[in-house]
Amino acid sequence: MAVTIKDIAERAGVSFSTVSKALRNSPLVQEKTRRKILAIAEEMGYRPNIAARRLVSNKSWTIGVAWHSLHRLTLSLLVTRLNETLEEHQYTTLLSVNRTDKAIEAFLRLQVDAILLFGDGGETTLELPDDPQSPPMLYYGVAGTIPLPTVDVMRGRAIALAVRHLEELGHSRIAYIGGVPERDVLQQVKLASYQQEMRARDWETFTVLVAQMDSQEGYWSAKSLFARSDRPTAVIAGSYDLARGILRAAIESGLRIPEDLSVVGYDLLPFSNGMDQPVTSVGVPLEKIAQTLAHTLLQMIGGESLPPLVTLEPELIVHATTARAPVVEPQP
Amino acid sequence: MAVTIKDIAERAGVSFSTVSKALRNSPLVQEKTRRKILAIAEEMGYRPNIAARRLVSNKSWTIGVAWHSLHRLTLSLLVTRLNETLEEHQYTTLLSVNRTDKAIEAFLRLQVDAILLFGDGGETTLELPDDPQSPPMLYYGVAGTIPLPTVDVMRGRAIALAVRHLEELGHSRIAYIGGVPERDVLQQVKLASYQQEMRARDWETFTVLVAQMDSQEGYWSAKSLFARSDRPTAVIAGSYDLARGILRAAIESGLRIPEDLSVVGYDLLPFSNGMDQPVTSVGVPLEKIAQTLAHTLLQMIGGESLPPLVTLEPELIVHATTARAPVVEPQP
DNA sequence: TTGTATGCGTTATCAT
DNA sequence: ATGATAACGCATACAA
Repeated sequence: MAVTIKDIAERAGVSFSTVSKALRNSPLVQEKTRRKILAIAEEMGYRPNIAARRLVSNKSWTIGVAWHSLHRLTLSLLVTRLNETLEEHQYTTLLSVNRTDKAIEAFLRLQVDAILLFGDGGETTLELPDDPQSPPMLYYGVAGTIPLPTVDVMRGRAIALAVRHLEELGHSRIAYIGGVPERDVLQQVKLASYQQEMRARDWETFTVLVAQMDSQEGYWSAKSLFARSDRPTAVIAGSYDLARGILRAAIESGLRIPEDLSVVGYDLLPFSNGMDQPVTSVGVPLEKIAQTLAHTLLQMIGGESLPPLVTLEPELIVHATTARAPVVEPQP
Repeated sequence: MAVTIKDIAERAGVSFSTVSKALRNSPLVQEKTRRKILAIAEEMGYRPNIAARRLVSNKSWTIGVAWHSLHRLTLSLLVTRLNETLEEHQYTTLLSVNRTDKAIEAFLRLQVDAILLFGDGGETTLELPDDPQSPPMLYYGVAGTIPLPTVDVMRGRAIALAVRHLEELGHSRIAYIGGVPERDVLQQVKLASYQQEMRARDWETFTVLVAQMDSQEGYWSAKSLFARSDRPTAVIAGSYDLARGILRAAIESGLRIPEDLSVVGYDLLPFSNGMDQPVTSVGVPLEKIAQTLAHTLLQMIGGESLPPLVTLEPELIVHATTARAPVVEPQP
């Protein structure tokens, strides 16, 4: 059997309730006693039983993250940061890779203090438990998709930012390489924004949609794009990974970046992560997203009323992958 | 407050202990009563309180997976399958992305029924809690790295298989592109095997080490390799992702696969996953690994004695990326 | 077949 | 400042 506060109490010659107080740093216990108890607890390898603690306090200090779509770099970085932040607040983050509905079910049984749902395209058909006693849930995705408090990083505005940046540099032949919009609201939003911004300026659209948003796909789709005679002068990528692939394709095709081609990526990852060339990018800084998610979750747990929607304004970070549009030689 | 068995008991006009039995499908309760209780429980949205259940039964039906290195495709597929299998046995899989030691700590507090440790290079310096009452732990990595029951997929033998396969096809100029061996036992083993097999045959080694084992790196390293005048006729890749990049680099370089270059990958993923060209590969099928891990964990939970080491024999699956070595034109 | 009583490890509310 | 006691929700041995 595991070491309990009773075991410690016996060894320390005090009652178990004193031990409980000492362990929780209650002021109602003498400093001397406290130190002694702590020492014994340490020595015996005491580990608080979360089950018992939760049972009485109705709190588990645990937050569940439903994350069906593993293997996306950006999300894994986000999860890592989120975890770190919550850890600072004594919370443990648990992930479930089950289908979202099953993940929710599991977390409900575990009585986690809050649940975070990552949008991954499948959430449109999600049936939420209308359980009044369920812990607070937060959705990281597109506002209006499911009836839950939502953190939305305004993917559409980010793309608009990218277009405007390129416009200021004199580009008008701007392509977009991104994920297929079917079944995935997140991609839908980005694509729609691109199309709208281009149409508003009466510019031709160059759209390439990929099934998987990894660098591999970015590479191939960019290749095909560059092979066209009416090659665009700039490309907007729907994800960090896609941008990586596009960059490589450009170099392969003998295109100089940014002289011949400007590239704007999506997602603002911390620099330290990039062993590649830093890319001009739009989006909300990963750090900021993680902080917002963490704090919103903590607020919800604290029972504070909060707006049903938190929007984060995307930013533009300029690096050496964008420059003035190349001058077009007059066609004879 | 959440619905408890007492609430159900009241509504059903029975005692709460009868409810408990009914819910657990005990034969000690009349079919009629049982059905009635189940109906009421369903109607009231009853959800068993795991905390309480665990407290009394000392079982949480939960398995913790310590997985610090997210963002590796193969591992995320493995986790997904593992989760599915454990689910069939009523277990919930929880992931922690904390540093391995902190993850263990969290799982211990949660009183999970078992812990699975994924080797990710950092485990060599890991300090295990010498806690006699800790739940069983399993390590998926290289035998002998840490003093824990281990599932080892014999990465070295897999590489040896690859070399032998290529040898039979007449290759001798065989390159290896894989991860750096420092700080990562898994990569160490593969590299060492390659070097040993080559030396045993008195063949020259071509080794390219990459920091990240993704397709991006595979691409670049292969490019540099193919640019050499003494280009090898075959390449062994240390991971699935690397192989993808290598394939692309080959195509880019105008090399025909498999006529000009044979490629062998590592990791046996289910076909459905590959939207790319299927690659001749070595390794233990992902499905088999997942099954083994799941069953070993269940055995450990069941208290069954088990060998401290389970080894899985790698296989060779031949696809159209390997063929007889090209005939070398005699140099004048 | 059903109900009663007890205990799991912890926190919190009382006494002392 | 410390200790005794109840309560959290559930499972189970035992009584009815």
